Amino acid sequence: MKLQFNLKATDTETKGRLGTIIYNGKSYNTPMFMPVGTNATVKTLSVEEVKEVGSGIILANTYHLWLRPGEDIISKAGGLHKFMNYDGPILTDSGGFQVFSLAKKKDICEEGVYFKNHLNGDKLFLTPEKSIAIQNKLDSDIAMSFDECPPATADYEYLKQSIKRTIRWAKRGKEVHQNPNQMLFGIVQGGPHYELRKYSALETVKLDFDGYAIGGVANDHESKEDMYKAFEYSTLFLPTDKLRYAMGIGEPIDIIEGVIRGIDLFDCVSPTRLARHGHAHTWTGKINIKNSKYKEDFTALDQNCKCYTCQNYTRAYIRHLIMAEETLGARLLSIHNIYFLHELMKEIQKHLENHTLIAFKNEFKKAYYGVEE
RNA sequence: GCCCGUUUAGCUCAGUCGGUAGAGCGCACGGCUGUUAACCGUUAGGUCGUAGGUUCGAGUCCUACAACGGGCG
Repeated sequence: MKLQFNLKATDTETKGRLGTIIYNGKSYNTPMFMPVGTNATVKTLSVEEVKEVGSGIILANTYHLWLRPGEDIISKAGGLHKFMNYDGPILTDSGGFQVFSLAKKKDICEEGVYFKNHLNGDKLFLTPEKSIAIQNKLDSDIAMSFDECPPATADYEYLKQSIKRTIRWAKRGKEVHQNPNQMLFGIVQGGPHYELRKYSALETVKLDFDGYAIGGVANDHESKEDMYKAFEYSTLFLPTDKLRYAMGIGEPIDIIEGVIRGIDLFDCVSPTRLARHGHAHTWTGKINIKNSKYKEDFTALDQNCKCYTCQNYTRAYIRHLIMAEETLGARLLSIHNIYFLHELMKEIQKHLENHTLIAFKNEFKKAYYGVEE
């Protein structure tokens, strides 16, 4: 195993955890935010920029890379790290989320899932074994089990059957997993229901994975309350010495609430997608740089930000770039937004150490969302 | 000078048999949580070139004029 996790401390005020990930002689702190690079690229950024903004683990996607360019080509290149020139840790998602998100017409059976190739409409069949085999070839550092990601609208009975199948799929995936350098994580599902999360967590833990993810938490328009319940009811039954990862979480408040409930890893497309759509995180809230009020605003995105973008460019210039659909605008905002989330994680780590995370959460909510607790 | 064409939202244009107007883009604003997403959504915006005429009713038919484009002298 190339990647090692060490739990350093547990907060006395919350269930928050401080840890380190050791990889290739480098040390990264947790809780950590992981930017998403679906097609083996964190959209618009070079890997030099990814490292520059302070990223550790980055994500890539099994489904997308399976379709294009194909796992064999990446394997021939010497694996995903060499292919994309990234020597930091890489996590690959299993394709389970794509079955949920991009297949309008899907057919889930015990063996796997039939669905349509989003590029050309071809019929595809993905199974837990296939997903793991692809991830083995990609040679990522953390592979994810192939799960079913049920919609937030799924009822209790459906979820109950679904989590049982996901557990059977997890077992099948683990049985064929062969890459000794690669961790394999199981995924806990069960919606907002205590009994289902408990069952899913305990049964998944029995299979003894290298880490555990909490899935089904950023789908559709579930309530925040349900999301936080899902965090809580899952981590309650997970071993303390393994990484816990909340899949798809990237809204700042959700990250903080996740850390409070004992989660170590978060990933999200939001910093890069928001960037391409013209939005920037700031410590006083999210701004839409396309708003006409920034036309002549020659200040930085955030006065206190030390990122490359804020050190060198103004809101007015970035607005111009976004309005003119120049790619540099998306890149500068992506750099800033990812940097911002990494800074947020540093703040969270600092406050975990001082046992002041709840106070920080309240301050942050007031400053960022304008909400008084 | 003569002939033809065009004139409708900021721009480019639709507009049926005559029943008081639409689109795309742009502008403005909003949304985005394991990327089918440099995407999606929502407002605002019009004395239909001008003046007459026919008609119950004209963006639409008729006349004159104007501007613009083209052709022939």
